[in-house]
Amino acid sequence: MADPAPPVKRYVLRTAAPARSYRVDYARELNEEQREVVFAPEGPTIVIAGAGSGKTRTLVYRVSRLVEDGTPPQRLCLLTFTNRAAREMTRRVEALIGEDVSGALAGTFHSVAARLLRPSAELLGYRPNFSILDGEDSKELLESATSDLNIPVAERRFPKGDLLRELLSLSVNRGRSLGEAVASEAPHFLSQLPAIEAVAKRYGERKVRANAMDYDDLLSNLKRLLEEHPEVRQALARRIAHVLVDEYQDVNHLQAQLVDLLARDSPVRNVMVVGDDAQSIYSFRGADFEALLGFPDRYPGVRMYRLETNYRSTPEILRLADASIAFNARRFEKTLRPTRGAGVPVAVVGTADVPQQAQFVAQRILELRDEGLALSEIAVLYRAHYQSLELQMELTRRGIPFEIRSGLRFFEQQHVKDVLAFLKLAVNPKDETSFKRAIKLLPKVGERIAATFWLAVSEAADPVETFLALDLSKAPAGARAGLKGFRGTLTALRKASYASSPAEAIRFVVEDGGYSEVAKTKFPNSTARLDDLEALAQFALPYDDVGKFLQEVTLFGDPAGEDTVAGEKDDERLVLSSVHQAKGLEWRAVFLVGLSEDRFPNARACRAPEGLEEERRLFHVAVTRAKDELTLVHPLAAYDRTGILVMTEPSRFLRELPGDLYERWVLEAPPPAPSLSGSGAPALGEADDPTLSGEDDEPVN
DNA sequence: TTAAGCTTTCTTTTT
DNA sequence: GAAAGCTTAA
Repeated sequence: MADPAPPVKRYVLRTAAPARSYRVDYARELNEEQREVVFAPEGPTIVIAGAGSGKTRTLVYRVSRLVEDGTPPQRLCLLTFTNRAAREMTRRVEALIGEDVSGALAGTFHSVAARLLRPSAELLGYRPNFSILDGEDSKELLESATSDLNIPVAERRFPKGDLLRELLSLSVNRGRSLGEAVASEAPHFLSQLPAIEAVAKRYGERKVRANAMDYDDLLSNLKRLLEEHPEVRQALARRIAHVLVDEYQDVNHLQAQLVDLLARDSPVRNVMVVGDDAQSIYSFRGADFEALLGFPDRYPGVRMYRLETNYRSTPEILRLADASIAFNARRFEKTLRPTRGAGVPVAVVGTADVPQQAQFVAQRILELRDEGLALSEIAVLYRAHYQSLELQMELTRRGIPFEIRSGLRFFEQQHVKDVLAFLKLAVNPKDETSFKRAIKLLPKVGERIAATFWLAVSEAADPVETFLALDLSKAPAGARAGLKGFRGTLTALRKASYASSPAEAIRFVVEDGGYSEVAKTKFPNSTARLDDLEALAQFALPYDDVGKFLQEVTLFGDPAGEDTVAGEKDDERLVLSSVHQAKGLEWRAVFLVGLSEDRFPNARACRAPEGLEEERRLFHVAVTRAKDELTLVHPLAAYDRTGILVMTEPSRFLRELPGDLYERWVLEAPPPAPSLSGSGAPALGEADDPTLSGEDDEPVN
């Protein structure tokens, strides 16, 4: 009788997990919410990050942690919406762990796409030196495609280049047909859809012929490359261990598809997307936060995290921000939890009209400065650029230095584009748009002659070379001298010495190429513009390759923002900015001006489906930029487009707020005694006897 | 066909 | 403040 064998339990001895030691003290430098994201395990992950919750910080630490845990930087793909954001993040990671991460595939969707497309361009019918068309280039090419097809634009109204570009762009980015885009954005042109489609087709052909891609092509061609060439996609999948996407709420359908494609061949699908649905403000460019809301469905097993602790603003500001966004139906529920102590109330100020608004803001800014707040800690935000005009005048009058972050960007100005057209043509001789732009600068040469010349040379492998050899005797007499000079300039620019020095090439075009003469006749402020061009040359100085310089210029935007001419870091300047451009930034004191119904929310934007909700998100973005003080200003009268002074109602974003969320300021006229004392300005306060603009004061509520 | 001069218009615009 | 659109002149 044998004893029954005792049950066996297997027990595995494990080597003590070595306490992982990191160079960065993650536990100390992050809060609980952030730490969880930073240490989130492999697999698809979504992070909903409220305003001011340390979203960038969390991403930076996540990247650091991945690198510290052994992921080589070149195996990371970090997609952002601005190059500035990408640069900022890589810089901060490097500062944190003291390691070079420049090998990472980091940048905007467009710049990463351009980088990936160049080596494989031949697979798509392009040459690796393809040009990149900016919005204006596309517009011109579309207009020329329209006239190509002899569409009788005069008989029946036909969409202009700008609208065509917008429609095309929306259809590409939303993954919809052109017909759907026309139906939703410009239904009155629906009857001409066949012609519009023909123009689109022609435009597409012309781009390939010109060896040029517009912004949308960068994305859609990358999509094609990844879909049609699995070997390319798989090689990329092997290379990329983690994809991280910032501002995912502003991603469009096409961009979301690209992210999905990058993850497709990876078994673990290490995709982390970070965003805030309440800050989605780019639907007019095709952004759709459906990508964010629907992410969990596309990635089963996704982990979701939320960052709701706000480090930026006072509780007063956050309460107002939360109350406002709660009026939106379509959103993720979330509440911003303040960490800061009580501050001053949010101020709501009605001014008699727009000039008084400017006067009030300028005066308050001077007071804040006297209280010790640096001008660089103050910003004035507005819905539309033109709303800043009066303020600009008032600030200039009072000698308050400011910097404008809206309106035309440096590289989009005519004179800059004119000169760059020469360089583009030297790099890519098939670039039709640049050829026409450059040749039209000559006296007596307009659209007609430019088109004739291009037609004569465009079939050639090197149209510029053919153009240089063309017999000019048949050209109109008046244009002949100019054409000769033009050919001289082009010949010179094709020399290797200029190909390796964009700065010299720019100076050559301006000085020897005669552009300074052109500028003098073309622009009333030619001196300033020529100074700009010298600044452009300075900016180009570090580059030793014209092609590379051009790509960065078209894709990287504004040099005035940062790393331009060193030493002019003048931080004693107030910032004026559109709300869109203020996203991601913060100031101690923020003035939000022009809060009248129909201006903000913008009447036109409200006509779009969900337009009002997007406007409210824009309002949310604006108010959450403020750290300490928020002032909301609404003029009670403004000039309408016919130049008549009309009464304007306060914005519904103000009227819908409960009255206990802000303090109402009423402006008083200056005391009659005229004195020259420094503070000889109207007193401000909660006077219960408004003496200004008697007919105003509809209660905000 | 080009150019000059006037009027009109301006939502936002990471690429 | 700047660019686009329109009309008229050359």
